[in-house]
Amino acid sequence: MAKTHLAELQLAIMQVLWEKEYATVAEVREALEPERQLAHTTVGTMLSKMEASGYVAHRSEGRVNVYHSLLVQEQVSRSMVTDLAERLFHGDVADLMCHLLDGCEVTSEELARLTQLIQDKEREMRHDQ
Amino acid sequence: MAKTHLAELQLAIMQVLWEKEYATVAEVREALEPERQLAHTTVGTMLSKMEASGYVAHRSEGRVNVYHSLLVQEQVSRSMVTDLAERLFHGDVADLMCHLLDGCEVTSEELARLTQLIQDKEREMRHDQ
DNA sequence: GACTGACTCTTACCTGAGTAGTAGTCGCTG
DNA sequence: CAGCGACTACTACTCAGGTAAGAGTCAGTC
Repeated sequence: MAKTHLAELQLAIMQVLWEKEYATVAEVREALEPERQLAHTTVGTMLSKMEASGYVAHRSEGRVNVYHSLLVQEQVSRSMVTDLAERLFHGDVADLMCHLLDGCEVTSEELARLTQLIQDKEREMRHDQ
Repeated sequence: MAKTHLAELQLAIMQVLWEKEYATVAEVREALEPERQLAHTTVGTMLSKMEASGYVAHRSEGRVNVYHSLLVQEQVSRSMVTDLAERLFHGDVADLMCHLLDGCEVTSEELARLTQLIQDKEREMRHDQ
């Protein structure tokens, strides 16, 4: 139930770490390159701050620091999504979905996939009961 | 397509304004009271800042300022939700929904409602095509 | 062995959000 | 009309996110 409200850049960095599992400052910077041009030190500083917050940790490997995430991607996503649902729709998930369906361009493939999902969920609930 | 990334308190204030349509500082403060105990001036200051950002406007009514929102609730929700979907799931709406379905406790009523929604959406798409 | 390049560490600065104190204004009441 | 209460305007301060320069360190090279 951590208050994992990752900010913009922090989330971007986190995603790199999730993908690569382990990464140096240079690697993170490189991975972020297409989106944002940051100084090497900027990434380093941010990583330090994130370490201070307990989001990541590092081990020294020779002269370089190799960072890795301490947060589980799954949990972060979930907490951010439900947090938003909470704030925007008083936690009404269905309301949130309305918005999504209504606002974004959803392909019919996605709709099919969703239907499938919901059916699974319904079945699962029946079995739990 | 405004970068309406409202922060915590700002969103809370905004919601008061959406609900009441027009409100004074005192009224906003009062509405927020259960959740957060803020000094009168705090709310006033925040409202000023939000006015500077173009989120709200006010008219003077005698000695008091009556504020109202300049943003459409619908748009703000949409932009915040899609923004999150973008950052978390590369804009994959279905992925987001997976998370919602998986992570939160969804009642079977909500599921039914969702199924309905999706069917509507599918029908709508067929007609558009 | 001095130079260069790749790194880290430290420090600093800006901005926006959030929070509130103080001063000043004005209408009302005793 | 002095004082009180309700308001606004102004100012200030803290904290986190974001961004980066500068100093120091060390391995490898000419």
